[in-house]
Amino acid sequence: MKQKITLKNIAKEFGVSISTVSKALKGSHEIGEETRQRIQAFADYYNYKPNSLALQLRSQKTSVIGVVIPEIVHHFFSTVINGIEKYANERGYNVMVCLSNESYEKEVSNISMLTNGSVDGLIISIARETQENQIYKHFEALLNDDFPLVLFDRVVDSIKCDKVIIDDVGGAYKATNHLIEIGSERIGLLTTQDYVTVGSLRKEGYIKSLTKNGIRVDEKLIYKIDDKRDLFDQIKKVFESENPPDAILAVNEIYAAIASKIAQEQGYRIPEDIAIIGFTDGLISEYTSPSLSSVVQHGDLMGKQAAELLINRIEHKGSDEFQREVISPNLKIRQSTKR
Amino acid sequence: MKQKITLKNIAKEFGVSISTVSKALKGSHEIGEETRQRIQAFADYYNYKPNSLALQLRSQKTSVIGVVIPEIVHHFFSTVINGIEKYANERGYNVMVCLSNESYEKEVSNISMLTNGSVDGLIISIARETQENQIYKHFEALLNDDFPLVLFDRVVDSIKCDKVIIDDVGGAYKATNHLIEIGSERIGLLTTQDYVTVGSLRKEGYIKSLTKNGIRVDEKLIYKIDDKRDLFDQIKKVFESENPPDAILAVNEIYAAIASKIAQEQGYRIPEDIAIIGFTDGLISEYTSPSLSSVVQHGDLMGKQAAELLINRIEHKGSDEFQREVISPNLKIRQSTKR
DNA sequence: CGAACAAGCGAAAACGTTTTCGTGTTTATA
DNA sequence: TATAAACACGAAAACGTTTTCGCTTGTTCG
Repeated sequence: MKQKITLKNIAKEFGVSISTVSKALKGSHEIGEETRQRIQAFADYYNYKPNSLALQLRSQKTSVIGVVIPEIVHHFFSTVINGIEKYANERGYNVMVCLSNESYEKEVSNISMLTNGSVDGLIISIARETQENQIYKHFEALLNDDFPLVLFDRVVDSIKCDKVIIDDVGGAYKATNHLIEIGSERIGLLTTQDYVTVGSLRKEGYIKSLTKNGIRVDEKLIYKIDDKRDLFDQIKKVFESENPPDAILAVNEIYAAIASKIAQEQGYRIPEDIAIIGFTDGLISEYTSPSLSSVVQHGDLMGKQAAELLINRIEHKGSDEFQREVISPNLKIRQSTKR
Repeated sequence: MKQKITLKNIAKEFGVSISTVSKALKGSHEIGEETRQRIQAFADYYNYKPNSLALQLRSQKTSVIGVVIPEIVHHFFSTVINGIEKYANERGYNVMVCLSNESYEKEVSNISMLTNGSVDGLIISIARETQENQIYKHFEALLNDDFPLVLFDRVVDSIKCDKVIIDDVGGAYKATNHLIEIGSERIGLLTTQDYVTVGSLRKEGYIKSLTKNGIRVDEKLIYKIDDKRDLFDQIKKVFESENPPDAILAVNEIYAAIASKIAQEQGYRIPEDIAIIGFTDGLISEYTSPSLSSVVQHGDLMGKQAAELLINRIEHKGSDEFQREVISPNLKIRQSTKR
């Protein structure tokens, strides 16, 4: 790297002081017109840009927000990042992304890294391992310092900070209602292990809908998938039972897509024999055959709102009390439930 | 935000100088054991972390690498970021992500932002608009300053820097060969407009394979899709011709998935009547029905190698000459071409 | 002619570190 | 006892800015 041009360099070049150069470049009236123009021209020519580290150090502000998410190769999370980045940029912020890879330890070290002065605030979705072990002291530490923090999607009640979540219960409720409306009577649920909060919330919405519609909840129709084992094997069992469901609600689009594949391979017609709807409206749902209905989570919006809450807190613009924004998912009806 | 704890604070607390505190915390032998321990204990208790901005300013090093990509909600790019992040972390670097949204202007402003001292180097995949207009002066400027730069995937020859690309020609060649091997005779190509380099390179591989296998290149079988118009409408035309292809090579997985959908809707059997293979081995290819064969681009590896080249250049560890690493794609054969 | 005032610029502090080079005190050695 | 060495610590520069305050000039006005 070549030597960067600094105020000091320019000052030496013109035989003036650093402060003169600084003021000249900021168009201060303290500096004579002629001097100003000469300095300006020189700076332009050499493409002077103020060193942002120096500015940040002086102003005690980085205009960077840190984002810690479990993984990035995941449609939902990438839409959230997209939303964060777009909005943050509008407000003059940059985004630094770190991945926890669902690991508690990496989450802790990422947070520790980012809070050493490199970012003004943090947007986080909690790692699976952290939720499993329920150790949240790294978050408590942040809050003790009044460090600006926004949690999204995977949140926990005991951490008192701004949050933005989707109404998982409502989403599953709507989806289940929809399945019932199109005439389904035995609705299977493909969900996760219990400790995954979104999984259990969606199960809650599923049960709520069944109950309201006077349908008995059949535990045999609730399949708890273990992400660490083979998904196909586990989901295949749904179709091997003596009395298989005539509709399926899956808590993510992968489960839904796999169910759709297996169903077709086994000769089921979709949606006639079995209707399928999933969470996460990603590319798979849109482009697979048949296209899959899904609960759209508005990741972009979520990211935008998280960024907005965070930046307002950083700049002390919003309310002092912690906000909890809930995004209502809506249904995108496609071929897999059109009957 | 609460007042952060600094060396100055600690120094005042103990009535010693700042340098003493700094040395004590770094375990310097210059400092008496007793003093050292007292300072250390105090720092631990208050969870002292050196302000990274100050460190960066002093060392003239940020240990951050900037990444500018056209979009993030895209399987290939997110795998690349994943690869970058993983490797960069191992070498003690953090990652700052900016999106150009395929816009020339945003690309320029992102680069300008990042090179004001906030990052040690840049990894970039060029925006579509930039490639369309062929304006590369913002890159020339970087190179004039010897700023560490690595281009990946969407690169241009005239920019002299480290690059990592996939062998698009070879990938298309392999894929076409495969289609021929399974008995296809009229192979259609779903490609992009000509200015998209990867599109034209893949077309080149397609033609090369046909020629080598003694098959005449039929321009009517080459469909140039315009991303700004409706994809379904355009791809539908493939099946409306009087003599439709019996196999399709698509330059990305979206085109492939759409082709698969339309084919099925029109009663074609896959792969018996029409075989389909696409580029980009994303979730769609894996989970759609039937699953789609594809050219896997190893985005993770690409990201890793880009990060490696960049960090080596930053740390002056690699060769001084610019490298051009080529990643060989391989085929993932799935249901859509198994016949 | 002296005072007031404006114009044009410089010195220095501050942001939080690290590191080199002192400096003063104690201890060991001749 | 004088001297050298070891020990324990402080002062200050440096990284690149911004900003407050003060200092020269020259001009204007009474």
